Amino acid sequence: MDGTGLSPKKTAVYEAVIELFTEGADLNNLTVAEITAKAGIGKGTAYEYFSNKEEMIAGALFYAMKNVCQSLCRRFEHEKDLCAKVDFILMDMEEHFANTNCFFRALHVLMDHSAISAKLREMVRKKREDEIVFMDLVRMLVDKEMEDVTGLAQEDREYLMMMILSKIICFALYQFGANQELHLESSVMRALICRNISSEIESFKTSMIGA
Amino acid sequence: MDGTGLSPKKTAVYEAVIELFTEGADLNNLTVAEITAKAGIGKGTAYEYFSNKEEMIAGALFYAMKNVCQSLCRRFEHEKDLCAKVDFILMDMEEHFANTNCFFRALHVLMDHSAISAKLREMVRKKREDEIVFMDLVRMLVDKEMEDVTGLAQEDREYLMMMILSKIICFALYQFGANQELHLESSVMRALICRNISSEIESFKTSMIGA
Amino acid sequence: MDGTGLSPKKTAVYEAVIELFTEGADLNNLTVAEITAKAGIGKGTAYEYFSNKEEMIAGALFYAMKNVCQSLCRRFEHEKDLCAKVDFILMDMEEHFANTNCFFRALHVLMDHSAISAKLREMVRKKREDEIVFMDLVRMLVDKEMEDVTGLAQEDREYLMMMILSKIICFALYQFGANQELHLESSVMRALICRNISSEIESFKTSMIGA
Amino acid sequence: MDGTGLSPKKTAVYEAVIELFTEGADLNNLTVAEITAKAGIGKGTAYEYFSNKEEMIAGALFYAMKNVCQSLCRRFEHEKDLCAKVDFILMDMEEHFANTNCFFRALHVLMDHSAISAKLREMVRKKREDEIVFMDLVRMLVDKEMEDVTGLAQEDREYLMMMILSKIICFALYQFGANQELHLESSVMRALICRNISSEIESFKTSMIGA
DNA sequence: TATGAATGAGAATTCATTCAT
DNA sequence: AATGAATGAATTCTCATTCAT
Repeated sequence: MDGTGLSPKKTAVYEAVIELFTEGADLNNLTVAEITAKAGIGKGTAYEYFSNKEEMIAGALFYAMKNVCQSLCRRFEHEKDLCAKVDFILMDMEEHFANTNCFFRALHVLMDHSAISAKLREMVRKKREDEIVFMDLVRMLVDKEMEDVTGLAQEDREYLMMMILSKIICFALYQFGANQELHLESSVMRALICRNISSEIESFKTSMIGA
Repeated sequence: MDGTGLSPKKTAVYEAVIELFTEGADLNNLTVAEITAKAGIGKGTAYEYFSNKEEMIAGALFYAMKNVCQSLCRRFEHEKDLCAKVDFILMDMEEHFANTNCFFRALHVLMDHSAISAKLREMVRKKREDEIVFMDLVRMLVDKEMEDVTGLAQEDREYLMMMILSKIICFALYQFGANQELHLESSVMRALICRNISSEIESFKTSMIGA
Repeated sequence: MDGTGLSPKKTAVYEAVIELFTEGADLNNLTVAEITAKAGIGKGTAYEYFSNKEEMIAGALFYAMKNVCQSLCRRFEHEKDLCAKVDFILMDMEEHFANTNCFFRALHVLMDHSAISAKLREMVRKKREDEIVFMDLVRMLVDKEMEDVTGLAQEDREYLMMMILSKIICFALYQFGANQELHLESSVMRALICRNISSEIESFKTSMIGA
Repeated sequence: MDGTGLSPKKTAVYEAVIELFTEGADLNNLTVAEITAKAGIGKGTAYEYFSNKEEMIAGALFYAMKNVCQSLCRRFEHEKDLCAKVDFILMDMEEHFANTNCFFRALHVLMDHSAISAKLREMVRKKREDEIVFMDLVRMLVDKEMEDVTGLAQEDREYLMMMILSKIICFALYQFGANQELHLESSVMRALICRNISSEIESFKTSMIGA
């Protein structure tokens, strides 16, 4: 999955960026010098593969998000239902801070007004069909869960996606400790979220049958 | 509420920053020159009131967030229940893009690793009791809704706060068009979110009685 | 001697500058804000009495040098000979670090290429007859010592002045610890310098008689 | 002696600084822009070789002082005695105003309270054994002259160093015309100084035999 | 292809001086 | 007369990008 045709230099740059921001660097203040030093290549070399700094960083975010999502996608396939799958995602986020980080940074950057942001949005827009980003993951979750429900409106599908997305953001927010005022334990939080999704889905299905 | 003893120059800087990012500027690439030009004061003057650029920007975010929250807080008081209040908040966000912007930017910055972020977090930590920031607003919503529920654990309270927060973020995400893949109409989205919150609160209350 | 017609504001500025550089401030990096704050007056006020910063600092140096020299001049009058007088000066420098400081700083600045330097040199050039600066002190020492030597050429007089001056600079250098490589004790140093001056004067007188 | 492993850019900066202050610039008001313009390199380039302005200027002073001292040291070796050597130094100072300038500026800066001063002092403290600065030159003069005098106390050695240093300062003072009141001719001055040092040494040696 | 030395545009910050009160 | 808020020119330093090797 690394050998997707990426030149080793490009991968080195991507991994350097990811390492740097996993170490806590601020994406908006990353320098090309830092990146290439970490990547172990010359500054000029980076410019052979990227046309500017934004491309390096946005590319790295895209690369990371893709990798995390693809890996998750493969690994949660055997989980029995949506609830278990979400729990799997949350546990993964809990175990691999770097993953939360990547996922979250990407989301974060997606709504910046920075040059990096514009680039990343463009990359998501132009991505190949088989490149899975976060929203694809969530869509797959919903589609799988609802595969035998007939007559699911596009509207409903999107509502469910949003619902799940909001839960995951909720957990990420919690993990980031951005709100240090909260005292919930991680496992409790996870349980609450999963229980909640279940009941939501249940009530949704019931309401559909009723309709 | 603007006359909180703020010097006019300070306010001018704050408002310049807010205007700039409402216009779509990237907070991390704002220059002091831009800010003071917009504020109509000399570059040096800004440094009479702030000790560095970060203080100007973080201060502006804090000021805006405080203002938006205080105003919201006062205005949704008469709304009958939590659901109506959230709807009120979402409508406000819909009508005043600047509000979404401010609120969202602040949240966004809160989880950066930038210098501005650190400063803003510090400001939130050190704020006066009567300065309402976003989490206070959400806490008030929950406390009001749950005031006649006895035996609400701190844990549960926090969970509910997180739940509501995540929905609002969802709406903001949607507004920002970060998920251009979604086609829901704004009013539908709002309705869905409110319905969802209601049902969660309901099921929460039920589960408490059962317990 | 302070009531030489100096306005109290002017004196306040002078004394503030002297205090500041006695505390170790770098003359070339003194700011008007610092000076007026120390002087206890408004920044604008300083500009009522001085036309620019250089005038304040050069003025302060001139004022200090004049005061130290006048005081020394009065006090060493009763010392029996040149040697005793020089010893008196050196002891004064040893006891009052501020004096060494002032005297030295002034000399130091005299050979700068800074704006302050130009101003101070101008002040020395234009000074009133009764204002004693360092070279006057030294000249008086030489003239007194040589008063009963007939036929002392201007040339010789100047040589002697230079000779004495260089010894005093040597002592100041030593005091400043600029030559931390030297381990002589202060009193020893003083004695050596005086002995040295005596012998020079002696040999000078002898050579004159011989001539 | 320029090929001491110094990169050409570094040397260019050093030489630019020296040229600038030989032309009369004030060391404390030299700007990086001026220096790099004179050196014929880009502003940014200077920062590839120095970490700040102080390092450039202090480095230049140290470089100049070292070069002047090393060259003098080599050239006066064949002079027969201390007196001739000092005369050689003085003549060199007379002929090459730049040399006097460098030497004097360095001494001058050594007793500043500026950042440059601190840096230069540090450089002198940390210098390699084979880097000769001014005090080393003077020490060598004394040691050579006194090599066959047994029982020379450290105290005496230092006294002699001070004595010689004071004469040289005397000549520099004279040269700088800081005291434009002096009318002595240069050659006369030099003669006086040398004669004086001779007699001083003579009387010193005599006193030692007597002791 | 890979490099990193060189660059200069651009940003933050300081501070002498002015001037309205 | 005294003030200090306001200013912007000037300065240091950074860093994306280029290009000769």
